[in-house]
Amino acid sequence: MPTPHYGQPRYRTIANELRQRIEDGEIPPGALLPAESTLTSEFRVSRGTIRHAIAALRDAGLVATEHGRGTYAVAFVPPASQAETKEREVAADADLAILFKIEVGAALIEREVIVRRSGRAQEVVRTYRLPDCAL
Amino acid sequence: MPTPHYGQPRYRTIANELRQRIEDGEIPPGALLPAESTLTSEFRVSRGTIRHAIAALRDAGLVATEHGRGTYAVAFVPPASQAETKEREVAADADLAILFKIEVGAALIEREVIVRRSGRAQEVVRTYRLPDCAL
DNA sequence: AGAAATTTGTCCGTATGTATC
DNA sequence: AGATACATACGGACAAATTTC
Repeated sequence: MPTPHYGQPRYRTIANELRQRIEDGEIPPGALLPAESTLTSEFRVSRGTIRHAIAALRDAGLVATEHGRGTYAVAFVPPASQAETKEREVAADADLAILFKIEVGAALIEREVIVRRSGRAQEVVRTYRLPDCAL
Repeated sequence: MPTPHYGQPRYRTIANELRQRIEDGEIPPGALLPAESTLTSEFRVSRGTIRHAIAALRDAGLVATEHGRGTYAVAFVPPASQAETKEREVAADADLAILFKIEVGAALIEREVIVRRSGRAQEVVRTYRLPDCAL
C-alpha cells in the first residue's frame, strides 16, 4: 500500500481512537499508553505515523510523554461531586455555525458533563468542537 | 552522516535561526518563509527536519502555514488561543429542564466560553447553572 | 554497580497525495 | 495543464533516557 490518505489521514484516525480509549476509562489517568512499537503492530502503520498521532494528543493536553519511559494519560481533576460524561454528534445551531464558520446543521461533537448533587444537576457543561479536530 | 545530535538537536537550531530572522525583521510580518525545499538545501538537512523546525515555530505562534501556499510570519504577537466569556440568561430546553428538575422555559444562567484560534472558534464551552446558585 | 532490554528522540531518504499558483 | 509547495506515510538507522535483571 503506497500512501493514499483519502478523507481522514491515518494519524488522525489513530489519535481519535486513542482519545476514545482514554475518555472511556480504558486507559485511566496516569496509566501508560501502549509503547510506540506496540501501537505500530496494532494499527499496522509506521512508527512515524504513531508518533504523529501521539503528538496531536499531546498538543491537546490529553497525554504527556517522558523520554525513556513512555506516554501516559494526563490526570484531570474530577469536579468533586459525581460527574457523568456523554458524547454525541449534534447539528450546529445558528450561533455555533457562526463561531465555527460552518453551515447550520453541520455536524459538531458535543461533550456533556453533568455535575449532580443529590440527584439534581448542579452544573451542566457542554463542550463543542469540530468532528475533524486534531484532539 | 549518520545522526549525531550532540547538544541541541538540529531542528531546534534551525527553528532558532528562523526565529531570529523573523525578530530581526529579515522576514517581516506577513512575508513568506523560504520553501521547505529551499531550506533543505540551505541547511543541508532532510525535509523532515525542516518540517520539525517549522512545526515548533507554528506551535509557538510565530508562523502560520497554508497548504499549497507556504509558511509566513504572523502579523502580530501570538494570539495563541484567546478566550472570550459571555454570560446571559436563557430558557431551559427539554434536556436541561429534566436535569435541573425545573420546567421547560424556566430561566438558567448560561456562561459561554469561546476559545478562538486565528479568528475561528476552536472550542465552545457552555456551562449552565441555576440562577440562584452561588459563584 | 553494571549490563541488557525497552522506549522515546532525532535524522535520513524516498514516494505519493493534495492544494495552490 | 504544468509547476510549485505543503501533507502524509514508509522504512531504516542511531542516540539518549529509563527500567529491568
